[in-house]
Amino acid sequence: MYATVRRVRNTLKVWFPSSSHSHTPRYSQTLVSCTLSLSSQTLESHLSNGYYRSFYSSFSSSADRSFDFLEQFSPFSNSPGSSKTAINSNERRRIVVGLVKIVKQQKAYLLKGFSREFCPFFLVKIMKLFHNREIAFAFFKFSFGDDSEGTVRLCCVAVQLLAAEGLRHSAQDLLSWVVARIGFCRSGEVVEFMWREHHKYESDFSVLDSLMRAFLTAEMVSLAVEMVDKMREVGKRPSSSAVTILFKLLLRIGDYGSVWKLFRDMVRKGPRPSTYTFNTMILGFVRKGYLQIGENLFYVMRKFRLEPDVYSYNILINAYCIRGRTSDGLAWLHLMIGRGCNPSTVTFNTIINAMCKEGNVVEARKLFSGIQEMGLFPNTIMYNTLMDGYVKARDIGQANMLYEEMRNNGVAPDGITFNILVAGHYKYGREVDGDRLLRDLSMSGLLPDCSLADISVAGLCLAGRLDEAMEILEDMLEKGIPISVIAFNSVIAAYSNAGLEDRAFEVYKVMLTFGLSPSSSTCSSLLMALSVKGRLREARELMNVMIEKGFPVNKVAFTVLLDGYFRSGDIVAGSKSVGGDGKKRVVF
DNA sequence: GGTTTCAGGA
Repeated sequence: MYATVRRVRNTLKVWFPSSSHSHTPRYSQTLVSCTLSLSSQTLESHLSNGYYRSFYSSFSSSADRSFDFLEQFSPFSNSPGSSKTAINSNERRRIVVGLVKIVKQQKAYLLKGFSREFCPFFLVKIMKLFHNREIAFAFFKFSFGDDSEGTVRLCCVAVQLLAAEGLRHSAQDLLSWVVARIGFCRSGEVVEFMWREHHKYESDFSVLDSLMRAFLTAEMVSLAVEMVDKMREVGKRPSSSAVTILFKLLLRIGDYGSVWKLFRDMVRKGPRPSTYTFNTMILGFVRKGYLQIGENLFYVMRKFRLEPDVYSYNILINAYCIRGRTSDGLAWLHLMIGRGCNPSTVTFNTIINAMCKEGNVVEARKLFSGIQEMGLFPNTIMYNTLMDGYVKARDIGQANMLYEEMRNNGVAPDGITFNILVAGHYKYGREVDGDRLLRDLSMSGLLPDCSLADISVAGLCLAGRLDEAMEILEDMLEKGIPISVIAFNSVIAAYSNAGLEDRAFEVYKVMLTFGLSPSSSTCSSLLMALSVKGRLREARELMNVMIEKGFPVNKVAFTVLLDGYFRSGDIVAGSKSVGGDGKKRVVF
């Protein structure tokens, strides 16, 4: 029922369900005999097609058996942990490419040493050899085993070694990750260990700053505040940027007492609040609905001899616009121009978007036409915004003209442009125009391949032409062109809605095979279809898989499954699945 | 100086 992958002699073959009855596989890929002399280009192309398994199997069966270590990086032998810590297929690919380079540099002994035990010294050496912070970090995440006290300590040592080598960012990555992984309760261990050992490697400020940033990324706000206190204790000043992040978090959780205390301490003991600090605070208060406080802070800035910048104005203008006070937003726009602060495309688009939402397309168009006087040119987003405004106002003619204008001005349309227009044509216009547009765009070569896949697939689904959509999807897969989760979502949702849950399930499987994480909307639509057909066991299994892999599962998905249980009369199973996993809960 | 905004489609 699902896509099957089989290895036949030296070829990897893939059968898709629609063709399983035939003897001809849909895809086949000849396995390269992968030796170390393999050119990295061949390797890259092979890996980018997603045929990791063939790479690994040939790699380990090649003459040199000592590279079994790489096996461990196969996506098939390793189930991803929680979504926060898992690495994606692209990172995996880059790790492997990096490792092969290391082997070529005759540094394989490092890998061998490291594969036997988790050794901070080897880890740091290998991380350095990647010459890339991102990939080095991905490598660390992947090689990290258990979170026993011993391992955590070894990680702390690695953090200190990295810091001593001047790789502050990598050190920070590791520390933040370890703290997030072991959680709030055990973080004390790390603080204590790092503080006790730090003199050999780094300064008081540096170690406390790293810890503070680690707690900030892990959103352990109280511990971050403790680090600030500790810094004051030993006579150091927290860094301005770290304090800004702390403000952001404190405001988000609504701990205004701590916000003002922190602010007072800054004024008294430094560091002096900057424009960044103020903008963050204004945004924080405004998001919580305290518009007046935000505005007051805006005025206070000048007492600190700081001039509000385009960010400050944009934050306030947006605050007014999303509350339906577009005219106030406009007034602020005039104020900023009067004070010599140049509005940006963001400023204008915020207001144009607000006007479109109100249905005031005429005013939006006026503003849109006027921005050129300010030396600004509309970008893709701005065209899309206005175009969507026209479509929502059911004025397909204007939307089309805007599209022409966009192309004449050399602004590249993207997948969203296409979605807006096709959706518009099918809802309010003529179907033939939608078809024409689809052809037009797919022929033009105007768009990069990846977004082309997106729009074609999504567009065809919208038009209800599922088989054609699936054809394009398969074509893209075959050519190794990356496809976004959105395109998969469209197909899965379309099949599910059409009651073809088997086909939806197939596509879901294919999606997993290619290393994409389904989003909550993917699983909701699929779960919905399965539940409606009464296939509750499969639905429940699907959900378990999602939870286990750390993919987001939303409330809708739970509700749908519960509904299925209750309709089938299985109240017991239904009540068990409410909060049964201890994490998710559905509230009616 | 690693910190701040914001807008568009399923």
